Amino acid sequence: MGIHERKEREKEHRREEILNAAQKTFFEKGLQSATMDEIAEAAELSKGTLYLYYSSKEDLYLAVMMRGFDLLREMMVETINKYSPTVKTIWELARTYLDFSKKHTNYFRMFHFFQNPSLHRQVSEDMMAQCNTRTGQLWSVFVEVFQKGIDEGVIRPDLNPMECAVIMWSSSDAILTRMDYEQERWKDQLNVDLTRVFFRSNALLLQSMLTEKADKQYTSVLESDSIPQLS
Amino acid sequence: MGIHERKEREKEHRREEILNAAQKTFFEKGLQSATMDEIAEAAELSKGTLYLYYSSKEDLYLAVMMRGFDLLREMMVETINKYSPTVKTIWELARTYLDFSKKHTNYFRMFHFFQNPSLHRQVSEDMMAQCNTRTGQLWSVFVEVFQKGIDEGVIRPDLNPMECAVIMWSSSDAILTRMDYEQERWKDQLNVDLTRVFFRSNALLLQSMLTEKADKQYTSVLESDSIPQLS
DNA sequence: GTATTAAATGACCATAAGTCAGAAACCAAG
DNA sequence: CTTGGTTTCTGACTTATGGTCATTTAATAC
Repeated sequence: MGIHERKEREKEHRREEILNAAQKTFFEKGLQSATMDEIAEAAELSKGTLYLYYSSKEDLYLAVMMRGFDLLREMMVETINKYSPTVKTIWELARTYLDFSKKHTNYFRMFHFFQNPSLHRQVSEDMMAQCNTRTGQLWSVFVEVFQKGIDEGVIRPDLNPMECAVIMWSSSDAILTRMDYEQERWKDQLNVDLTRVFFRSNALLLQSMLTEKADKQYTSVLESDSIPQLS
Repeated sequence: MGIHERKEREKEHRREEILNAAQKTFFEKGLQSATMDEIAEAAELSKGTLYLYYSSKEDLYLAVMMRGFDLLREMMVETINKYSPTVKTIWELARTYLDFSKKHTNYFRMFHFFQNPSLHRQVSEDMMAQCNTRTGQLWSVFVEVFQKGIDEGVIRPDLNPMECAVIMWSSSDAILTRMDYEQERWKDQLNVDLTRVFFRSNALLLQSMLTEKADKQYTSVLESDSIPQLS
């Protein structure tokens, strides 16, 4: 009597197919320009059916975006497993976010929709809760590294790991956003290389976060590792 | 023969009135929820007339937003005239942006619409150009202060003033945005005071930007000036 | 084979940005 | 004044699109 189970699987599969169609459409057109009719056509379903699986266009958008959260978290975990010591890990985590924003720009851009509640008019509470869970997981990964740094005595003990995470993340995110939309403008009109600025910003922040002991040890490494290569 | 001039004045006045009505409506409802019919009603004009003065709803939105740019620039200039030395000025400029985001939250939120091109579907080139002029003015004000700091030998000479400006501005903006939408959540759920994080972030960045000479001189001043008061 | 349940459909509705033919207001000249 | 022309304003209309729901189709159970 596996009929019920098979139906559940099929339902889940249908949900995925809709999500794939939505992703394709949103990636091509963006949230505003993509229409539910287009998504329905891409999914080879009628528009009404979409609403049996997702309660609004914005919910669908967030469902696609959550794939981005998962992907970024996986990349971050991989980075953490790959690098040591901790200061190097933090440095490489920032670079991972840079890589993510370059390789998965469409997901990266979606994140900013989530960040702005004035665009959430039709988002369901359920979807919102799921997104919050996902972002919580992402924060955890990042914060734990700072906690490790403090425990090891390389990050200043008077700093709060959560604060460190917010500071580095916010700074990185803002510069990457500018890079995404205005890289050429800044390069051509002002001769500012935003990629270089990104590393500079993280280097400045990290430098101030290190204990004196760690400062001696790592600052030169980080600077030689990245900044000059970009000049 | 001042008839032509009077008509010009009246036309400009009408433009202002429309802008006032739009501002009121956008502040109350936000870009998405505010409708052109509502704005028309607030302006005591028909919808068609609005389009004689502004070519789209989004153009109107940006026209309102530009008032915010001007206001922020005025506040920044005032801060520059009020404080010295230069390091203190930079510190107070960041605080000015904090004040602005608190007192003029509606304008502050509008800035993020401008930042995201995917929302600019109906923005006219002309309006876009005007906005770019305004942001250029804002950047100039900020960059010049860093240039002054370098000239005076308090900001590291190996840093580019434009880069410094982007770094501080991006970091501040990102944290203020988070504060705007999630202050309570971070306070209640994670016990993180984002206002404190804002000052911390700027202190860390500024500290790394200072020359050794200036570091000795100012770091303690800045920290004692602001951070502990927030604990 | 028939009844019951589940899934899918697409015509339809409501909303709202933007248009435009015509009305109203204004002005200059006779 | 009146007339004719010009400017300004209007609001019904068009178009686009997110979301709904009565109906149809398919699947399952008996």
